[in-house]
Amino acid sequence: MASMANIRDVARQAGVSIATVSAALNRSGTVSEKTLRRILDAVDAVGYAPNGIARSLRMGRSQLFGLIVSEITNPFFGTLTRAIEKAAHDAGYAVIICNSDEDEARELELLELLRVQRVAGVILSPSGQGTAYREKLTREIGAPLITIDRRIEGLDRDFIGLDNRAAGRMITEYVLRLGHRRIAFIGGRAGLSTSDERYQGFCEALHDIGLQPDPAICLRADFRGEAAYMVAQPLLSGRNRPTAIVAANNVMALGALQAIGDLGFRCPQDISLAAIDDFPWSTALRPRLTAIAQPIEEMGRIAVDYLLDRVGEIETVPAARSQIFAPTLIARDSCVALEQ
Amino acid sequence: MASMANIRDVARQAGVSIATVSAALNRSGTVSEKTLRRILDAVDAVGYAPNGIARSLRMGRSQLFGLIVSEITNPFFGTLTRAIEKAAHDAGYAVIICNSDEDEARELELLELLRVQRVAGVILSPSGQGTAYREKLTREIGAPLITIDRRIEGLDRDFIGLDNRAAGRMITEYVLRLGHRRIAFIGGRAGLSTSDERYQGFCEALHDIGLQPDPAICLRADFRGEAAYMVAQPLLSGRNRPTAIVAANNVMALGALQAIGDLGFRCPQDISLAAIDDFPWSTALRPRLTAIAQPIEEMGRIAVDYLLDRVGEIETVPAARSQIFAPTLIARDSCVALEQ
DNA sequence: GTCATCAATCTAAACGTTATCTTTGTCGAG
DNA sequence: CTCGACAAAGATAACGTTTAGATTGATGAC
Repeated sequence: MASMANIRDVARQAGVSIATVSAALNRSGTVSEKTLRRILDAVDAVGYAPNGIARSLRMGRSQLFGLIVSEITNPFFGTLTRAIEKAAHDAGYAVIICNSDEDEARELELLELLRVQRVAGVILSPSGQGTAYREKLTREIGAPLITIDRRIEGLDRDFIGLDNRAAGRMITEYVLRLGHRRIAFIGGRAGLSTSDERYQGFCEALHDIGLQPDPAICLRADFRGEAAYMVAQPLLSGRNRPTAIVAANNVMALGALQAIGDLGFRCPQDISLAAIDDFPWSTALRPRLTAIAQPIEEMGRIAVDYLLDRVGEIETVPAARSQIFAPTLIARDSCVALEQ
Repeated sequence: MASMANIRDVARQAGVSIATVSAALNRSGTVSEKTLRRILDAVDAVGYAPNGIARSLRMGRSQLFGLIVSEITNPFFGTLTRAIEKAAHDAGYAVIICNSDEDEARELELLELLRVQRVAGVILSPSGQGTAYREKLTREIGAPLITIDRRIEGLDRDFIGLDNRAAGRMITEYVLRLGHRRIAFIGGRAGLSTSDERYQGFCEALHDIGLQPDPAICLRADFRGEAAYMVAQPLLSGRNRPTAIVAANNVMALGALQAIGDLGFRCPQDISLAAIDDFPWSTALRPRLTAIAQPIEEMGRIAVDYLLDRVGEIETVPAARSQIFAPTLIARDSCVALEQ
């Protein structure tokens, strides 16, 4: 591959200095109409595209954002990635995608990779927890970092996410209103805000009407559908079976749904099912899934906005902002009133 | 944000020259045990991370790959992205993700963006077609480019994909074996290999037993689920309704499934449904979806392998390779034998 | 005629690496 | 004592930009 034309080639072709070429192409400085045209012609003639690497080096920062999610194939993160990629491109940034695979150590490695690449900013959906982890996140990565979806308690960074407690409460209150009293909860990984807070909301809704959550049917499946499938089977086979299940995310709801079907039960006739986190084709399911929705695209856009704000300012360090979205209940067919 | 420590700071701290630091950290040149240790200590002390931008500029290429897909939220591309990201990271490359949104113009813009970023290579699932488009792809982008999933006829590049004709044939032959004779086809965007070849396979299977595809029930839905939903409704409501539907990808199958349900039909009792392209939670559906699967993870790994091969060699330009995978039929519940 | 003004352009110094030479110092052979 | 060999480390020139500051003419005011 012949090495690509550079600004010097353009300058030579147009018969001007490289400074003039730079000024012309960036519309900085004053360049006469005539030479501008000559330069533009020269660009075409030699097939020039500016070298972003050299520019980044000179300017001190790249035109790249880093995005770390725990699992791209989860529709939530897929949709989020799409929104972030779009907003970033609109602002002239490209996005490096990283999959942490729910692994704290891997996530920290990825952060180091992004640091080496000198990304202009990082959007992180964190997978770790604990003080040591938080310290490492606080350690200067050399670029603004904001968090999304999962909140790290005590981390002083911008955050965009769902009001998870309200979401847990909202879906549970809905199920309770339908008359259910024995409600199972399939939770995510302990220690993550999306898991703990959703469970907290679940408990609060029960408490409000004088009920206690039964630990025997409050389970964990690490946000993975397969785990939910495994965990749902004994839940359904055991005696004193719940009349409804609340799953703490979309893929766990799918796992539970599959377990329900595989064991020969029918949803919602035999058991109701609700999820926190809707997903694109939940209306294609039979029954159509009752779920809590969140404004994922908007979250992605705002994350990029927040980041752009921080990339712009060099010295001032404004306080961490956060935007917490209210959940929306979408009642469909997978939850029905309990026949008395 | 105070600007980050650079190699000069490390050199000063360790009391050596920057050349020695570079040699030490890259294990090139000869560095004594003692100074190596001093340098490593200095790295820790000043919190140094090498500047990948400067390195890229000096070395003439970045440690970045570009990946352009038509729609990240499609589970196929989600899984593919995940596999590519993993393989790339294992080889020391980060991945810039780009969503072309099935838009040829946007895709070409994204290629230009990647060119400016001087990525070391590009993996492209193309959305465009036609001679002009192919010419533009052939125009030097400054880095090796390989194609995946969708093949551009006459483009002399590495390609990894499914044997789409075999896939279309395989799923159709299966449906025919179940006794169906009036089979609808919901296709993707005309002109794309995944669409045209799958349809071709469909037609061939019909021809083989002396049947002609009926144009009235061979429809297009641009690979989008919503479009499939729209297109399936008249198909189901009209008279002389098909007894089976073959959808040319996963999300179109979901759209069709939803239409079937919304119009009060049951699958598979009233109508059978099969898809080319499996998806992660197809077994959670009731009925579980009969589909053609492809080895997506392996495709991603091989794409990265191909790219790494081309990145390595500077001068030699070996002929374009391609790897075409055989489809796998996964018979589940959504297709049943036609009662005579 | 002189001089300040201003537009248009150029010169050259960074940015942080890597890699090619050079330099320095030590040791052993002759 | 001299010299080559070799290990260890340093000086420095790129890589392709941007940008601050210098230079060059042309123009107009006095």
